[in-house]
Amino acid sequence: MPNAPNDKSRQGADKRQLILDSAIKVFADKGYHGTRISDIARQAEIAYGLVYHYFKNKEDILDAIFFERWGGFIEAVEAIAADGRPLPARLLSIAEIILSSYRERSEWVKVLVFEIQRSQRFADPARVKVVGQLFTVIAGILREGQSTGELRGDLDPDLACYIFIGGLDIVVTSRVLDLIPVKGEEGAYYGQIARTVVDLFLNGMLESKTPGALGMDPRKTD
Amino acid sequence: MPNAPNDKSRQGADKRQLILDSAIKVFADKGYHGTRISDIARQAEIAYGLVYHYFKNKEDILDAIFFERWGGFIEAVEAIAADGRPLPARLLSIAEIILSSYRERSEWVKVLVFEIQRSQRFADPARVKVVGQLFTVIAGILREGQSTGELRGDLDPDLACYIFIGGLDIVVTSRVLDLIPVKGEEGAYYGQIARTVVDLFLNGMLESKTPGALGMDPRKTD
Amino acid sequence: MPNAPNDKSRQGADKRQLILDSAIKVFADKGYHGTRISDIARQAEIAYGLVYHYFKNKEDILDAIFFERWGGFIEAVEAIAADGRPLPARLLSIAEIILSSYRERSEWVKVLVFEIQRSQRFADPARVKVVGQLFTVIAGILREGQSTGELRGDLDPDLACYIFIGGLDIVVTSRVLDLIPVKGEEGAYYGQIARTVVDLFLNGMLESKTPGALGMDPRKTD
Amino acid sequence: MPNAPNDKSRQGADKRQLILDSAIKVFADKGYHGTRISDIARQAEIAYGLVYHYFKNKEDILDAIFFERWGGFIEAVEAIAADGRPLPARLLSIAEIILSSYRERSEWVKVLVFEIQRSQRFADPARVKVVGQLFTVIAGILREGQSTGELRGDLDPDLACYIFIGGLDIVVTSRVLDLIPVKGEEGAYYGQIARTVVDLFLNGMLESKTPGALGMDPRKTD
DNA sequence: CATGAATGAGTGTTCATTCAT
DNA sequence: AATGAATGAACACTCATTCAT
Repeated sequence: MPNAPNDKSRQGADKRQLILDSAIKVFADKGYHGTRISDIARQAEIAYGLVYHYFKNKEDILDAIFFERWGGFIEAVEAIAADGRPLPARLLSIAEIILSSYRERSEWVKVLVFEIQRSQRFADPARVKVVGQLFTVIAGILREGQSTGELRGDLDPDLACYIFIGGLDIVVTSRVLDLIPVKGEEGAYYGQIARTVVDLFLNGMLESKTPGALGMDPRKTD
Repeated sequence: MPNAPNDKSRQGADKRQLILDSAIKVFADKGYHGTRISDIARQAEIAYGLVYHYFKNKEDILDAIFFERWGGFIEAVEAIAADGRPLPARLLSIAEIILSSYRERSEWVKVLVFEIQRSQRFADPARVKVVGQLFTVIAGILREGQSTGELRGDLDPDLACYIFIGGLDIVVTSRVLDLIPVKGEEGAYYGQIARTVVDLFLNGMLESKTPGALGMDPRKTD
Repeated sequence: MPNAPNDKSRQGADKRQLILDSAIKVFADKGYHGTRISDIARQAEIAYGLVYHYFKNKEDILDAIFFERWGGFIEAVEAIAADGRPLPARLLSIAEIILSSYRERSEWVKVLVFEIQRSQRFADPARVKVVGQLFTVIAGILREGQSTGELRGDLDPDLACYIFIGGLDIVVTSRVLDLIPVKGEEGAYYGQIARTVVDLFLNGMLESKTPGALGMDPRKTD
Repeated sequence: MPNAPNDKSRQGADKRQLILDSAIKVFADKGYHGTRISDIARQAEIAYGLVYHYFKNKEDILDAIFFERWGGFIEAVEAIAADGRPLPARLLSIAEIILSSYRERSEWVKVLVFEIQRSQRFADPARVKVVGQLFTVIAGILREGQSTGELRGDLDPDLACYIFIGGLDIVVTSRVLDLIPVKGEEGAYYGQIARTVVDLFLNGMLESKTPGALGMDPRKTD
């Protein structure tokens, strides 16, 4: 039965995903350290020890959440970066995808934000490398804009991309923490935020500015 | 010794500070959850149980680090905000103080960044309120700039201040994670980053820009 | 093996009973506060943590000993109270069962006497209610005797039942403390004590009484 | 100043008593094991470490409560035993003094009942001997009654005295536990209980007895 | 006598991980 | 694959006792 999904193997994959989804829910709710394996098993409605058939240990679950889910996200960003549209439109799309991922998968973002990105374990080189892709993609867009003259060339694109992501990041974090109340309809509001961030960022980066407004010389640092 | 500080009362305060400093060191090194009370005691070279004379429990130590050390920082920021200098200079000073506090008290910032700000416990309303002061002060500066016409009035100052802080924040985080290699002398490099952030931010916020470069309407959202 | 008890469920119950029995032994030996969980585990020859699979915490073990073992005892007493024999015979049987339970399950009685009944925790309403059953049953017998005219009606049956139980209780306690040396064969001696208590309770100490009202010979025991 | 109490030494004795009284209060409230030295110090409004000037350790305090306070009690009982009045009157006085001591010094009795008498430590031979005095005195009265023919001679006086004390003891315990509600005025009620116990002890429960042998009216109390 | 800071051994409890079935 | 009983290392917290002042 080549067309029917192999029940057995399918079963296994499903169970694994089930555990992963359950873990995301519980991690988002209680935090990584506050979550017991038994909490995950109960949420997934499976037996205690079965978790250890699919994952080596607790940390392995967090790793899987990170590596397996981040991939899809970064692919989407890379597709946007390469879609040939004008630079502002691409940055806007990236801002929107970052913000909307919170809306659609807020629990995953919570885990990403609190338990992975913002924890010692984020310092793990493998993870740094994976997250670094996001920065690399965006810095690439900026470099491209600088080489075409669309963007001012006197700012370090690596620093600038940090600032772009940082602006979005803190907005997401603040939403997670409920620091920013949603004004109006949620989807529209996130679009508004994305436009604000990109507008602020781009106006700051546009070539037409008179440099030296601050009476200083923020030239590229290398 | 009439000029000596009251030995008894001083003693207690000193020990408490000693424990706090030691805890910051160990928390920064091993993380909150990875730190045992005995680690703190060993670092402070005091007896295990003495920690519990000065702090109710482990979490109480983290609380103390947050509340007692954040105060000094926020006061410095508020002083800058009210010093009457031109807006760009003030933002630059704030950027510098945020960045330099990492340089000078990197362990405290690490704990703040990883263990307090970036953890579930940050969701505690008392803490949110305290951290919110930083946002309030900076948003105040931005509003002031908008009312004098120095800054464009079409962006939400609350969102803008998030972006400003977010840009600095991720730079600090990246330094903590050693994602950004220091280029040149460290002090000078941080000054450079501060100027870059402020320049990018201010150019984006300056009134003289032609709005609508993105073909959208990023007006204030309420 | 269809006739064998369900291995799985049996297994759990057995372990639980094993822990309970071990706890009784160690509590009787070292007292509740002097007993470490590890002592119980060692006595039961099980792993330390397994205790916490079957009991919430240390106090929960004491609770279980009390509630689960008291039940069987009180049922036996209730059966005697309702067996239709003459009142003196029933009181004698109750006295005997109270005394013999010490002989047969002295460790349980020790724990009951020292760690449960005679401790602050005995003040717990749930426990008071359970122990109160013994008083209720005996007071019921006394009321019955008063209504048939067998017993004098001028004494409060509630108080009288306290005195009856109190007399037996202190004898048991004194045996636990080894204050009373056993005179002669142990089983016979307890029978003698039971008869003495019931005789004294029913006939009093005054000389004018006709001895032998119970149809037995409660002579001095040495 | 030979007549003035030595302030210094007086002070010391007072402080010791103060600690003892405070310990009784706290032990009665929280139990021996639940009481911290600091609780006693706080109750006495003295410094923490001062307790250790007057007592070797925590157990020493319990010992002192027992030995120093029991002495006065046993002396009172011995005085009654030897006051030459008729046997029933003496037993009644002893019953009253046992019951009234609860009324007047309920906290001490609580500690005696729960923490000293009813604990493993009561097994200490020194304590057994001291408590044994009470039994010895009462058994002596009973033997005296048997030799004068006032009391039936066929019951073991040692067992009988256990029963007498046991009856009173459980009433006191039940009052401590609030199992017996006070009916009517408290002082009068305890007198009633004392008479009931002594009457029952001397006359028994059987209907055939001539009531009023004690020259009192131990009728049901409600 | 008085103080309370300092000490550190002791122990209840949790929970990730293993394993027999 | 599935189960959940079994294991035991790890650690926060308590508190009796000591000691410097």
